Amino acid sequence: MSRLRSDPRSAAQTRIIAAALPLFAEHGVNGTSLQMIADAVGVTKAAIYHQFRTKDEIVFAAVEVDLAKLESVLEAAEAEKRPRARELVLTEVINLAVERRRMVSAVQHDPVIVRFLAKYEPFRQLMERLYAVLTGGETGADTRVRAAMVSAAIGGAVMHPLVRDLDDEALRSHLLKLTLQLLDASG
Amino acid sequence: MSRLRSDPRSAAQTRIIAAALPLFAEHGVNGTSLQMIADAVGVTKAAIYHQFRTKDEIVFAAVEVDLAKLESVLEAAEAEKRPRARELVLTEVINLAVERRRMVSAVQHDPVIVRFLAKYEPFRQLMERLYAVLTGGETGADTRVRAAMVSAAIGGAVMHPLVRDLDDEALRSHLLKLTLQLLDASG
DNA sequence: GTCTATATAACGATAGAC
DNA sequence: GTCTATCGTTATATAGAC
Repeated sequence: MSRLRSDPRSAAQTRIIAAALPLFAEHGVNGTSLQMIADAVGVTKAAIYHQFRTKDEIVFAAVEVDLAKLESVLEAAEAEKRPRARELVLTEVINLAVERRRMVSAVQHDPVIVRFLAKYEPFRQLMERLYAVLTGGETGADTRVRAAMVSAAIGGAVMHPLVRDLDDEALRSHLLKLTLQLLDASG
Repeated sequence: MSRLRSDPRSAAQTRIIAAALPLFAEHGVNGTSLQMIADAVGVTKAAIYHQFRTKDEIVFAAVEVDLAKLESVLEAAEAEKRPRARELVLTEVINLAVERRRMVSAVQHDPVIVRFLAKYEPFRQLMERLYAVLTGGETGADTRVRAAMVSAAIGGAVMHPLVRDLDDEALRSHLLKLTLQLLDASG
């Protein structure tokens, strides 16, 4: 099984990634120039290029940080028995999504990032594993639509205007209850 | 109440919009150059600028086409009684989303379009009306999370990899059943 | 309505000094 | 590790002929 990078980035690289992700979320990857990232970090473009050879590498590194967390969650869940695994993944994925409310949408929907997710094999495998846990291995149309809805609803709901005033704890508990209900209720 | 444009665009403008929207959906607005739009239409950039003064005007016109359909749906629904209104909106919004599978995601998530939705008053009002019908006027946290999930789930599920092989009719019926269930089930 | 040609600005990326 | 300066390319947008 292919795994994501586990050795940590340098402090300089980590600062760049931390500055870039919120910009990607607000303006999109294509709407975020290296000048904007450099300004946010407080250095010049050349200093950024000393840490990353291309803009794509910054995008890749930023996505990798969040997907590494997802990988940890999946590993923990896959060690559990069937019904418990799904509940564990749901709980932790919701925690992740709520905690990073502003960022999830970019990772899930930005065209540049979507391309990365589709082309780079370790990312693809990670998504496959997530879907496998969500569907519980079932392949029927009903089950797949439920899983697709849950997957979209979590990422989309956390930054929805309708829930902007909810604190993290309230959002977390409502989301968990409703996603479980959506997955389990008999149709 | 502010309304969207009702007079039709010229044939030339309509062709440009039809060519632009799929490009916006695949590459994002910022990832779609006027050269790409011109190539898709089969003319030069200058010909495009003869129809629209700026790129923003093309984006605006493209979004307006889809939101005008949403407005029609909302008008029909608002003329109905309470419980029926929500079911009607859900049915028609799902039809719209499934029918334009590839396009919805851009309209819902592209940063440039999101800015338009937030800044231009008639668009904002339209979204408010949609949310009002989905929540049925209730303002509790549970109701708002449900509505946010439904709103995100419909747009996100229609182009989810898990349901790529489902035909429109199957996707439609599953989505309708499950969204109604998500909104109505007692928690 | 469409073309060729071009102005102007910003982009990603590199060279070389400190 | 950060800077100034710059290269080559592409972006939005315009001018003016047909």
